[in-house]
Amino acid sequence: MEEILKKLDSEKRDRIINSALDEFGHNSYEKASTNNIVKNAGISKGLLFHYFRNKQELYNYLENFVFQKMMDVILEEIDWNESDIFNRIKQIAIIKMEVISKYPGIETFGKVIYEKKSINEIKMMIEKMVPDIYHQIYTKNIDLNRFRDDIDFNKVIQIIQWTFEKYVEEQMELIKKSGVKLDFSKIIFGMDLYIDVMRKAFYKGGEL
Amino acid sequence: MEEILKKLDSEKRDRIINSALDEFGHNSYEKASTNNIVKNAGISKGLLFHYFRNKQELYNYLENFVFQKMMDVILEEIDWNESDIFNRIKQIAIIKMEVISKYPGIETFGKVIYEKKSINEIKMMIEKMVPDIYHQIYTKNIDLNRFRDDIDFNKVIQIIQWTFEKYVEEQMELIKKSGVKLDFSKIIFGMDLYIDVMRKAFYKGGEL
DNA sequence: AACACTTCAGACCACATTGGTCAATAATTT
DNA sequence: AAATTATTGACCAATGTGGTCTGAAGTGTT
Repeated sequence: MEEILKKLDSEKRDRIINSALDEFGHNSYEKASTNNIVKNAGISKGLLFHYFRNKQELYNYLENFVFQKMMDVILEEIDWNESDIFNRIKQIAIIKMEVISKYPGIETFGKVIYEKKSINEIKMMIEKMVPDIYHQIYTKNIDLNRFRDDIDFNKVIQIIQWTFEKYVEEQMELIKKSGVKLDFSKIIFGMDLYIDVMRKAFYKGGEL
Repeated sequence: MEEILKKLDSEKRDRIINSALDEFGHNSYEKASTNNIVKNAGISKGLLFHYFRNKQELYNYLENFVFQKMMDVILEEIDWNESDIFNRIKQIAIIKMEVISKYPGIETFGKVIYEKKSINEIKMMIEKMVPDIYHQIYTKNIDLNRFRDDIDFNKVIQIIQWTFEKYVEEQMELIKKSGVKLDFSKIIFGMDLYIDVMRKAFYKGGEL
């Protein structure tokens, strides 16, 4: 499977992946239709089953794809020298948005996986690919002293993380609905406004 | 439709609603199966189509149900005398959790609706039921002076809102997966820890 | 232009599932 | 015991299912 897939024209492969992500993201495995997948991908039935032995194999491939892709891109683009945690998390948020804009179905499908698998299963899958990634993201070269020390550090991190996630979710939803082309600089500008607020609130000396 | 539905035994009606919410929440309209719905609701095919003329009518009913139910319960249980915004939002979060625990499919189905409808459509549906509700939730009898005035109020509200939403999402997910019975007091305790952090960060004088 | 080889199409299949109906039964009320 | 209401599930034509297979179209080499 693997070898033959590599040879597939990448533009066409992405069309298949996107179509399949979308179908599996919006239907349970049994109800997801390979007919729909080929129709939306603009390919023939025969081609799909030429590259994937059967429906299950396609699904397995996608499941692996969403993690692998995210991890690859993050590791490739992240700047480990960044010492400010807001910029670190911001970087990751932007990287994720880039991936989502290339593979729009990846979010919905990701949630479907997340619903089915246990939290540990997912953590293990990711940790297997990149050991210790979670810890590193929040700590490697990060200057933790900037945080006020009268409030629970872990909770703060969580709030920051959630804020970024929700903000990105909202922006992507907006784009998907309005059909307006994604404008990164605009989104990043909005992100910075939230960062300002959080810096003032969570960093030492932010209180004037 | 309406009249005949009222007479339906409420326990059985909830079984149908929950089963249907689940099926429509996990499959596109076309793929959602009435056969599955009756099977999981533990009723016969005939009965479903006795109470709902057809699939579309059942779907429309659900769509209305999710908004109506949430609004009814919130308006019924909310304490408008509360002046602290954290407690206000906390109240709503708890109320939502109660509804979700009674109708577990309501969240997933809600997201499906949210994906399909425009933001304005949704706001209008809710505002039609309870005019000005959004504004009231965040302002009615709320003492806004407690907030630091060096940071953008609207952004802070948004962060608080998002934090509660994510926290609840996470907790409900945890319960759904682990199968452990929902323990409100425990969850509320956890919520209070986040409130502590946010109070210190966003209120005046919180910085010591 | 002839060959070999890979990429792709889509008609085809046996079978499962679809939304919805309806006559018969069970439960409840009068 | 009669009348009314609530509920069942076998049944239907129609559509959709995952997957196969034959052969056409494309590509590169000689």
